[in-house]
Amino acid sequence: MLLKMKNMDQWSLPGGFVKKEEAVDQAARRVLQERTGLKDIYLDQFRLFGDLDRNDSKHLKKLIRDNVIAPELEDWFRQRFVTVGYVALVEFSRVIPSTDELSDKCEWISLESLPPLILDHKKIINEGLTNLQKKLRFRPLGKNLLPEKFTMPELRTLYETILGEQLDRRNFQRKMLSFGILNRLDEQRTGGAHRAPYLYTFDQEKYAQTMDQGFNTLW
Amino acid sequence: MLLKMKNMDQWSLPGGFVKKEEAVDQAARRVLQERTGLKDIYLDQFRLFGDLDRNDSKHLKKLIRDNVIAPELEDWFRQRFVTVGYVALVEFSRVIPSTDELSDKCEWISLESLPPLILDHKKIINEGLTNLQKKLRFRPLGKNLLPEKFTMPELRTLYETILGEQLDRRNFQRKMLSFGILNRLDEQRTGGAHRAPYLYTFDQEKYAQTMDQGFNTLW
DNA sequence: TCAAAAGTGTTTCTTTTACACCCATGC
DNA sequence: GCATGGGTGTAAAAGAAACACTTTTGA
Repeated sequence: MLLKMKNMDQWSLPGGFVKKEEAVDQAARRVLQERTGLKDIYLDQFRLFGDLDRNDSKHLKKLIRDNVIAPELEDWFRQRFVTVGYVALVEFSRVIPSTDELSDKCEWISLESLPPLILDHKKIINEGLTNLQKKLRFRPLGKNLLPEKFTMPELRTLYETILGEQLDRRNFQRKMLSFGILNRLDEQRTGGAHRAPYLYTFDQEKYAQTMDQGFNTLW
Repeated sequence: MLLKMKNMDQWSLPGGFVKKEEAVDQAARRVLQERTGLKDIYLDQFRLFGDLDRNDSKHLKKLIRDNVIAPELEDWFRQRFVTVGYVALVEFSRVIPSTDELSDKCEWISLESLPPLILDHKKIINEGLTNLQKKLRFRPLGKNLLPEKFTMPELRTLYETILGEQLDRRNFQRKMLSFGILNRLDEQRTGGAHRAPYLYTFDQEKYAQTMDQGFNTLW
């Protein structure tokens, strides 16, 4: 999800400020909920970005000139900022992006067609993605991103999207089942073209357990 | 490396503050150098700790009463703090820990016998260790922790220490060699009891390359 | 000369990868 | 009926784990 700043050709990641009396992880969760309306989402901190000059004073001037930001706030916005990067996984079709006072566009954008981004946001995206790909080797994935009942092809497509590569249908299934976090139902997903695939659910207890401990086997 | 705070029975991790005009990663590097005198050390950020109440006001009062901290600084020290955790790997025999104005002891302490620690420092240590163990699967390790020329048993002991488990001597050697980042020299380390092991050096170029890309094979 | 540690290679087991065949569904 | 995708199993390759024997060294 990216925002296009008013009067700028560059986009930015959605973010927010940490309040004085708010845990940082909690702030991330709050911002996520403000943006998406969703709770209980996979959300994972991956890095603090703390280089100097993480501030766009040219853009700030424009915003003040255009009355987007009040002039008396200029000094505050001129301060140095650090960013804590979090990855959240959201089923994008459930969330309709909405703009805020600083932005005139807010959209879901594919990683393959990223527009120009402000500051180091491109780097933040890259590190977040890499981090997620690596963590995929240690923890399960899919809750909140899939319907409660889902098919093996749906789960596989999710992994393929994040890993950015095709996975063998049969080997993927064998591996996923070996983790023991899936329950196969007696139902099938009918209505699609072609043969109806079985439906699965996550075994909630084992899923949570694995989430804590990480897969014993790697990807 | 732990510090024992004056007038307290609890120990703490060495740390410092980030200056206003200093990149966060750079601050970590500075603090490390101040503590150890060493440069070019493996240093890796693993997490920001940003919960509330990461401050010990009881201890602060004591410090002011004992004139360790000037009373006019009390308000400043009462602020909320966040901590960015970094792991550095240091050959401890090369560094003699020294105290500072807030501490009366500074020692290298084994992970197996950790004393009581302030605040969430125990959690920070645990997360740092886990993080390091996981990263070991993606990157090489040993530079700066071993002499320029080192033996396979020395390298293995290093891995065993960090992973907290015994590794098979022969399988370890085969795996390490397969990464192609080691050069075996014609010399051997003589003088020890028992058969003299061969000396190795890291292939600097391949080491750096692997550091960026991660091992293609996992641990 | 003996215990301890290092050098080297092989066998076994497990995991991963590649691949083949049959079944169901919509057009 | 046929193209497409799903269900299942098996053979081959690669990798990890277990293990045996020989060599070297200081005590």
